[in-house]
Amino acid sequence: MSSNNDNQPHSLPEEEILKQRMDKLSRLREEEGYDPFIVQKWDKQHDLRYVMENFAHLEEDSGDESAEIVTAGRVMTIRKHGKAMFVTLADEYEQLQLYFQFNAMGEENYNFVKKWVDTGDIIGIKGHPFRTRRGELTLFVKECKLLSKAMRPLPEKWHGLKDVEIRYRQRYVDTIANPDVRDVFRKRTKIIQTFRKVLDDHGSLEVETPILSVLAGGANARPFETYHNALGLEMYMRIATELYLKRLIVGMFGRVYEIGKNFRNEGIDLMHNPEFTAMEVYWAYANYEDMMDLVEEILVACADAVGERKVNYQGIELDFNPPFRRATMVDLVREYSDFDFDQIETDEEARKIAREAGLELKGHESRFLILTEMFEEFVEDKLIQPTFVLGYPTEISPLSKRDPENPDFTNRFECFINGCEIANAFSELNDPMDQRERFEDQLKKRELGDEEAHAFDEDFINALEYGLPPTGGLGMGIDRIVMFLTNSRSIRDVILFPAMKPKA
RNA sequence: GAGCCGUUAGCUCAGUCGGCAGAGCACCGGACUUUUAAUCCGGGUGUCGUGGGUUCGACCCCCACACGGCUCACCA
Repeated sequence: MSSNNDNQPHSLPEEEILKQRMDKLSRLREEEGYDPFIVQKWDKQHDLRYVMENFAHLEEDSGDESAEIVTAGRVMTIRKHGKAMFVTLADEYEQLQLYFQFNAMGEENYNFVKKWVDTGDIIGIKGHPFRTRRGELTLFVKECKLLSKAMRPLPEKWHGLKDVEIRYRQRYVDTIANPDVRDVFRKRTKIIQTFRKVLDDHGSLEVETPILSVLAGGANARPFETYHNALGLEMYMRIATELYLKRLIVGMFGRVYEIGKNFRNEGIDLMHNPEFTAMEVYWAYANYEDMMDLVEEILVACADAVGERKVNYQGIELDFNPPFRRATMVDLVREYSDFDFDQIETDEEARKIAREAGLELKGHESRFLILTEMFEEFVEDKLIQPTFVLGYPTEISPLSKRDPENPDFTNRFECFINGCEIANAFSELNDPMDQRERFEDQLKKRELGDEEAHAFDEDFINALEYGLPPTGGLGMGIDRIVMFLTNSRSIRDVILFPAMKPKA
């Protein structure tokens, strides 16, 4: 109480609960000579899914005493009835009711469970399945061993755990309380496995390239900075795997891919986490059109792997059935804004139109940059169904091969779903002289204050000078694809431990 | 980085005009041999996010800060 003025530190209620459970543990050790934290192993022979699936046929008020089930899990709820008890046991995939009976399991074991087992505890069980009068498949327990003890209480059994702050910070509590969350992450794994399977089946070699390097290239983004003590070196966390993977194509690997984390020092919102998982793949002798086919193949395979090709995403139906729509940026801008960039010849003209359209300009924008901004302003968020956007200006595509028909544009596409970019691909620029000019152009942008302009990578040009075959390359954001295929509103719902500020 | 909203028991949430801080579940003690949000009897476990201010008196009003959420900005 606040009137308590002694110098003893006030014991918080949470500490009370811990102390209470600690006292109980001490009494367990003293009175029973049993320490649940010393148990090494339990020969779990059946999971609860096995029991659910194999004894579904049992009729009410009957059991299969010949079936010896040895299982284990976490105690979720306990209903005590004196000389009988019902417990809801949960394991990774299922929940199953347990029935403890004084007569059946013997006084000693029964009283031990009744006295010492709490919700949250981990127990090992031997018994046989039966179905209760009320129709619930249940395990009739012959033997129960306390395998580990919970010192903290479980979240409330009816409302579960909703507080997103606790859910993200203490994901282990979230996945105890909300089994559906476990399922989202199983699907995430399934999707990544599907990526690997499709890419492997196409003869691509999975490789690993550096996360730490002295130069973070391959994308427009601000990197995280770090420091190597022994080398006395400023280093960066990678923002893309692109330049290393293309070096490998130069080095005569025909098809390579990497799935891993990229790190970008930017804001956090529903679609962005500072570290995110990307897949990049490069195929020698292929072009960006092959990459479009590959995107379709991967997405369809992922959709099939975790459900249907038509998925409900936050009330919108997304249809992953190929072929996806293909349209150029110029066409889409014309479609959604009535501005026709095929008819615009000069930068001045483009700026005039942009101002009429309500865009804020600095005054030096090229017509290509304005096209891009008009696309972002008027088109992007309207591309709900999977759509390939082609015809990206060369100016904003410093690593893409030019379109031979129109060198101001590149053989590049991005794929959008629900207004959100999930893939970026192009025929890779392999002309080292052109690449040098593109990097120099980026350097100018950087000098003009664009902190996200590409870094100049001399060694990458050196690699190109050895000869890069015509190559198709593709990058895909895996977190976002997982979001769409698991109906998750926030990227944090598909990342086990999303970035959070320290609480205290 | 900006704006808006939120923060009350382990969990889910009420709360008042500024006048002793509430419920359900969980938890603790007891009863109960087919319950399932078990039931019955008894127990409230709290620095009302943190720090200031106003006031006789603050969970409530004011200011600052922290963390979270949403909307922007930046981006994939």
